[in-house]
Amino acid sequence: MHESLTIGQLSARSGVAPSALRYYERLGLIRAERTGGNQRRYARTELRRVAFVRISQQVGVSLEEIREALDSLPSSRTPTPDDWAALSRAWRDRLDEKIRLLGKLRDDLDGCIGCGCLSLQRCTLYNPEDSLAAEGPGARLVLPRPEAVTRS
Amino acid sequence: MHESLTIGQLSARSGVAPSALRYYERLGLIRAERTGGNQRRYARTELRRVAFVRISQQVGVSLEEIREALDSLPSSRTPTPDDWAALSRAWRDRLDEKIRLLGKLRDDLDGCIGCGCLSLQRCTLYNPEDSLAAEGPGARLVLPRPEAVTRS
DNA sequence: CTCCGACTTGAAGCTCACTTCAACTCAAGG
DNA sequence: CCTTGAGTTGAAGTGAGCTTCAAGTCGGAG
Repeated sequence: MHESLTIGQLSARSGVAPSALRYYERLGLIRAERTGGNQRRYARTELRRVAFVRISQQVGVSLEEIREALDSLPSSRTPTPDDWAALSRAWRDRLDEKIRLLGKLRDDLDGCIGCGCLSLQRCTLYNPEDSLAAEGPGARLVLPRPEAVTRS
Repeated sequence: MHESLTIGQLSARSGVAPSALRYYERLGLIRAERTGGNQRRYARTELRRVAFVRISQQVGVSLEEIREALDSLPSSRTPTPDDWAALSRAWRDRLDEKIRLLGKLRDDLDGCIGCGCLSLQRCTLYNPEDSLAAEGPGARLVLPRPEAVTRS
């Protein structure tokens, strides 16, 4: 029981549904051995991979990108703490950038709450860097594509 | 040309595709008058509604929730700056919370980078508030559902 | 050996936020 | 009047990230 984990056990330990774990396997995010009867058995190190996937999702990284990151782990040996730390550091930069952008949005929003504007004329939320001077009166939204929804 | 806007003009001004604007209309996020020939004509105030939608999406609010928020605007009169400010304030709290959570994730990640763990045993990323003591050795992930992907 | 819950598969379904398509009409300049 | 670009519709498609389903198999307790 402490050699390898069934999918149910990995699910319980990771908090990720079995269906999601199978999905992750199809995408190449995790791997499993098989028993004689074709059932999945997970090495305990897979727990760490699942953990990395979930954290990465919180950072806002797609499963495809997570796969690429995981692919950069050494496949010959069991990844060391340093290997994991290297991956985490890359995400940290993205996290910083994300926090920075949200902070800017908040500050801008505060400004708009103060003036009650949302005006599209002067508001920094719509006119970031004053980048759209020409083309007649009235600004254009040049916001980046919106962030997808947070499933709470 | 400055009484009302065609869908193309609203699109150019807002940076939102015409197809998306029609979609928003179906969802009840924005409204349009019609010409004799059945074409949409938008009051200039709709520009502000579109702006609110896009900002709200950045805050991580679903279109359904945005619709509910917009429904709370007075329909009898044109919303005042104060009306808009009230809506924005509600989102501000969500934004604060979101920033706080990402900040915590970053700090936790820093800790894990330091120790190279992602260990599932002691790591605060997996064991928030030390909330899962029982049920044998090994923690369970009790992270909230992951955030969806940011479309860059 | 029996039983039953946990496991297997591929295919289909789901939600969100749109986009694309086909077939058509409208509006404005020349 | 003709042409052309912009607008109209409903239906279907997209992609991410899963879940659900049906029909069947495995494996460990009794």
